[in-house]
Amino acid sequence: MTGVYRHSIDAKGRLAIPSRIREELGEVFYVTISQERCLAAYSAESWDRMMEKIKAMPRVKQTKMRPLFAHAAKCELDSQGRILLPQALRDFAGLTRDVAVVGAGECAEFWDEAAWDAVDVVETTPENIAEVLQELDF
Amino acid sequence: MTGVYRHSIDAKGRLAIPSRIREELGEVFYVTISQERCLAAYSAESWDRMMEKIKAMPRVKQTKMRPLFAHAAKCELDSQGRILLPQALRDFAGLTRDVAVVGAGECAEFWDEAAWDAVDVVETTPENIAEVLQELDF
DNA sequence: ATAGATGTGGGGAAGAGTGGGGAGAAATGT
DNA sequence: ACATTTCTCCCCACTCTTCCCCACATCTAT
Repeated sequence: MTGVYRHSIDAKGRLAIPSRIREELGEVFYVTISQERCLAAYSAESWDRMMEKIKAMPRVKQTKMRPLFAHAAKCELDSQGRILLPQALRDFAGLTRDVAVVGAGECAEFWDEAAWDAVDVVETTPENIAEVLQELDF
Repeated sequence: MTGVYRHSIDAKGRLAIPSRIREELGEVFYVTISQERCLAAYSAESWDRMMEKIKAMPRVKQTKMRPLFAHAAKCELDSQGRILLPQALRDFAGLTRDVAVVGAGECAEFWDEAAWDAVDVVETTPENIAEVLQELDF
């Protein structure tokens, strides 16, 4: 999943998913919290793989995974290609109106637009890109 | 099973099961005590799998599993999608009125709302989430 | 310019959560 | 055994949320 798409949440709490992202996420997908102040959306297949991995863990570790599930939502696209984002998730990521939907490889991230711009400016410097490419060694 | 749903037990001791959770638990499911101060609800299929696992154990271990059964209740949804939670179970988890129904992957957990908030604040910190995601390595 | 796809907004029907009345079953006391 | 109380569960009613549908603006590609 690639690209940055600037969309807005309407008065009913609905967020339109960019069609390019929609193609990869599918009709039903999962949105959960991320380690940063944003949300992460995983396709159903991707989510199921995650589940399998967790089921294979010992009980104690499974319990530790709870926040991931507790703060996740199974989202289904409405007929206009939008999802209804639960209030709790919107609050977590500080999403009010303007949202940046960011392709992040395996998942898509939902950022508050201003927060995304701040992150983007910092991490998209020539030096950083150079470092990334070097690390990749491709 | 995902998400947190805040519901309340009415004067008759009935608890409405969130529809998203209902879809996964089915019409009839099992509620038992958990290792924490909360209850855990398993779908019939999930419960049966647990049973199979226990049957395969040596007799002595089976006996150790007794508390799990002794404090379990087979719950059926009424026509409004609610269950009647036995008093003993409510007491165990300290459920009075406000309940948080928490999706925890394989099962759903029933917490006293205040107790859940306390747990949630502690385990949903950036450091903790980062640790979880790292452990998951996804 | 025109057609098709995409993003945004709002009306209205359907569903979900809550509360209460009341019939029937189960437990209790006489 | 009978009457009384308690418990369980069905139905109905109300509110609020969710979701389906239609309309319109914008953009892209032909």
